[in-house]
Amino acid sequence: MGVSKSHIFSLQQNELAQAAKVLAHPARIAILEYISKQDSCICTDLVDEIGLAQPTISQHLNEIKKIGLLKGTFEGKNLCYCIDQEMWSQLKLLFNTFFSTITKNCC
Amino acid sequence: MGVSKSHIFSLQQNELAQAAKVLAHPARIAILEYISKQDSCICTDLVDEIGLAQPTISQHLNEIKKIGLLKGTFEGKNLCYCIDQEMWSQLKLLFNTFFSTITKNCC
DNA sequence: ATTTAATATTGCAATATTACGATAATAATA
DNA sequence: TATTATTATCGTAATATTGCAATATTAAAT
Repeated sequence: MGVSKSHIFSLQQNELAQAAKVLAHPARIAILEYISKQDSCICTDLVDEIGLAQPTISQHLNEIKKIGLLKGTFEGKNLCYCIDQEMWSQLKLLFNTFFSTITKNCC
Repeated sequence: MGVSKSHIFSLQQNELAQAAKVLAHPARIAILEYISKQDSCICTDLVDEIGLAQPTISQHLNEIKKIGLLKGTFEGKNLCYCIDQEMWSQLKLLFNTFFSTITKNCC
């Protein structure tokens, strides 16, 4: 089949997996790091900086936008993409909680 | 084409993306949580617990193993999969560092 | 209103991922 | 050694992801 059976998992498990998926590509990591460094950016900067074609960067940006990690103006010239701090903190907490729940050992 | 151009990214960016990829499926989140709860496990428990076919669980376990997140005995009856605490801490730090580097705002 | 610069969308090809049935391999037990 | 229980591998199908060329859209500037 090839479809993830998300319905058999909890909301929390799906949310964390979905967030991880956004981070599961080095281009998107690089994009987030670059936006962070610049405080804001336009897409062409990213194309020059990262070395992927403009449509590809646009697609990656869209993946990041879809989970609400970017805010700002998204149309026309002189875009201002910024990281949504609230969502960022939420994700940080989500991952941190997950990493903290697993603490025991057996072997 | 469809191949990730990992060579244009830094080692750190690729490592984080690779780690995120392992967490980018709810079944693997569920597996890690379950192993954590049990301290140890055998694959059949996971098949019953999670509701995916045994070969599918085996594949997911293999993805987790590949980045060194599991240790223990992996052959024969009465397996003992455990989370590698050292690697776990390393990943926790990796994600935490990433989430901490991005702190500024613009809009 | 045209031009220009920047981003988005479409369409397509290549590869990766997810899932499972069938089967093989492994190791303990009878 | 044959059986049994458990996990791994193979083969295959369906879907998802990655990437880019071509094109469309958008909004500012001329």
